[in-house]
Amino acid sequence: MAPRKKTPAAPSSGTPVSMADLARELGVSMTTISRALSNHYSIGPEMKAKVQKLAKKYNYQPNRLASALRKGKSKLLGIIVPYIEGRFFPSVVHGIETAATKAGYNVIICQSHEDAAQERRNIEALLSAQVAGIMVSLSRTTTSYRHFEEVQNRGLPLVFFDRSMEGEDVNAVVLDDQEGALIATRHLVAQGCRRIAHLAGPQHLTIYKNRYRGYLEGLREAGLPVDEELIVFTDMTQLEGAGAMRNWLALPNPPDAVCSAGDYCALGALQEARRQGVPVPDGVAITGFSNEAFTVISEPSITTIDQRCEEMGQATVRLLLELIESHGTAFAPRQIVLRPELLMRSSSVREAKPAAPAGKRAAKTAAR
Amino acid sequence: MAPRKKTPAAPSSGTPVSMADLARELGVSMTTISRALSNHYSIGPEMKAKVQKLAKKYNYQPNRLASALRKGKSKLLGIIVPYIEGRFFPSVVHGIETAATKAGYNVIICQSHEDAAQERRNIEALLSAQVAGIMVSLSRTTTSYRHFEEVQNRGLPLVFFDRSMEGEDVNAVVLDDQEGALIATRHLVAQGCRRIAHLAGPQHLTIYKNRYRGYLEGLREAGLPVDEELIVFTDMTQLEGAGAMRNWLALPNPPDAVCSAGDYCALGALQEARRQGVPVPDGVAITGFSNEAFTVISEPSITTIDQRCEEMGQATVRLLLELIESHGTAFAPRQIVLRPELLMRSSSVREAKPAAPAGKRAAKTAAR
DNA sequence: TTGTATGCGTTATCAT
DNA sequence: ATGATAACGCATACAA
Repeated sequence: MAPRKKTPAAPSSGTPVSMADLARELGVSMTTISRALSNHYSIGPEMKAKVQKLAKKYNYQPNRLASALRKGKSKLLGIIVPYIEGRFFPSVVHGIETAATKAGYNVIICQSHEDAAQERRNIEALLSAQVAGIMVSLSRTTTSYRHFEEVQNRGLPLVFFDRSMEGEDVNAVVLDDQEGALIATRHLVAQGCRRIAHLAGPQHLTIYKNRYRGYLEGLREAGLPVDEELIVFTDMTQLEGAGAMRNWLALPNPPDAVCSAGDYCALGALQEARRQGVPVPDGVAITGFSNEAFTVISEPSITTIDQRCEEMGQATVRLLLELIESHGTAFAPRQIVLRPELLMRSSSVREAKPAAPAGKRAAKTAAR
Repeated sequence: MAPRKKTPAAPSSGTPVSMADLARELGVSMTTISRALSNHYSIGPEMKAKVQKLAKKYNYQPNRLASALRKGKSKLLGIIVPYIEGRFFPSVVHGIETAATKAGYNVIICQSHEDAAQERRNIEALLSAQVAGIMVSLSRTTTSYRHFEEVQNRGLPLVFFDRSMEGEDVNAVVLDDQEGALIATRHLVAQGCRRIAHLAGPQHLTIYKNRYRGYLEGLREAGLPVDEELIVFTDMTQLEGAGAMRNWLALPNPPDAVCSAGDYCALGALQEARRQGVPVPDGVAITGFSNEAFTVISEPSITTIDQRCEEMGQATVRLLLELIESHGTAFAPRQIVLRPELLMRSSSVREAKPAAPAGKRAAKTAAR
């Protein structure tokens, strides 16, 4: 008659297949199934084959929730970024996602929207989701770090990237921003520029502070004087870049180069220079910072500093996985510093360069 | 002597606090804790207060894995996108993430890297993670849809966005691409253009097919002839845009406008026109599609079609949550179509327009 | 209003 | 080489 109960769950049954189903079907215990699927040595090859075949037939998907609950460890990683727009964070996240997937992890992304309170809620959500580790790029408004201590106390691996807590007792992957501004400044010096201005960012953010330092170091290295007039602090907007350039061009002795701590600001400066009929780079050379997409599109294209977004993401995952896998055997926190890369483009490369100022570079050691 | 066992777990104990811990501490049952925390009506207000206070004190975070396992439903949503770079997908994901967070869900992001096999693995990973629903934008190379049927069979809510399966039996949120190209073409007509070229994309992709249709509809509407010479099929790269423009400008009767199905391609065309000394928009007017970031930065800025990225993300989540919450009571699949928006910028807006071709628009009904 | 007991799907321990 | 059983943390049917 009508078959009842014996009918195996059809692949289209609606309810996911569990190990118990497979065990019943094969007339073995769940233990055997579990071991066969995780390739345990104690299971015979023919049994393994049978189990795997059946699993494929029913399209068995392990319930990772149950697995994680039992093992106390999930295959999820948490990411908190200030926002996910523009070029930088999507690229880093891309790098993270790629590396994480390769290692068998999935990734939960949260945005803090530059809000410390939201960041705190993100942490709680990730703790609740039982992630195996957390990667954070700090929100601008974060001043208390208690929510991160809670993470540490739980023994949950935590790695900062790009925007990190100060100090040596955290794991972090950051760009050497100072080096970035330094090589940009050096490049401008090599182009023969002698009055190099700086568009600086908000100094309470480490990255901008470091870029400012790199600029100063570059001047010192070349034996150039620091002129307060040529340093403007901005919020790194295109508009402010244009405004600063306008003022500079009105000076009796305007700059012959601008080293900007950000691309948008550099773009504004560039556009203003052209509006005023000052040629770029021959009248004023310009460098940006971040390698935003538009820097190859603007005319002229803008020399800038690449922040190694993909590498940053990958390095962050590598460090996090090390922490996860070395469970318990805590090792000393590490800071990984990535070398920025100078992308020379039209906005700063001059055809005719003056003779290299011999001896200037040699003065570096003495100057420090 | 030394206190043993009675010592409450310090907030920095290392192991997360569970309901059992709270129950022990208060001398009540886990049931009471569970109910108090989920605000069950049967628990007295003073008890609730006590429990909540203790939970706060110990920084209790519910284990969502356990909860989801027990309830059979998690608070996770899965997203699969082809990639997470450029402007479009990050923006949509941003919209999704915002809406999902507001509704108390977290989001797992997977990239298919335009690879159907990877997309299939993504689906499996999300099934394994017991997500409550899945949002997909199809990879270019996806031709079989069996992995999605598996999702449907499990009764798991599934919503496509932007790149959807054909047909009416799927839930999807898409942009009206045809309308987008149509309003772009209309705009060019209104600027007095009469020989309007089209940079078309790969026609096996619905979005490009629809944009092509919109362009044709626009011509028909204005009573303009279709000239095969003025239609070029490309992969939408900047380079191809430049190449197409070069060929067009070499024609005895070159176009006076270009309606491109993508911004990069439009940019290439624009740059080539300027290289050849043809003024934009007065020599040739140009429109793009996608509102890429660089369209406001190029000179002149590029008229383009905004794809309502944020709205698309939000609409996708809304639809998905409806499906999730109407658990079981399946309703008919819905397609939500978003209206694109024309962003008029310098590359197409002419100072002096010829007299509007009276009657042309009225001919629309007759022409179809 | 509160408590007891059970199970979600998996894995680890201990036995055979 | 395989099986029985307990436990992970939570939610709920049922009892009191």
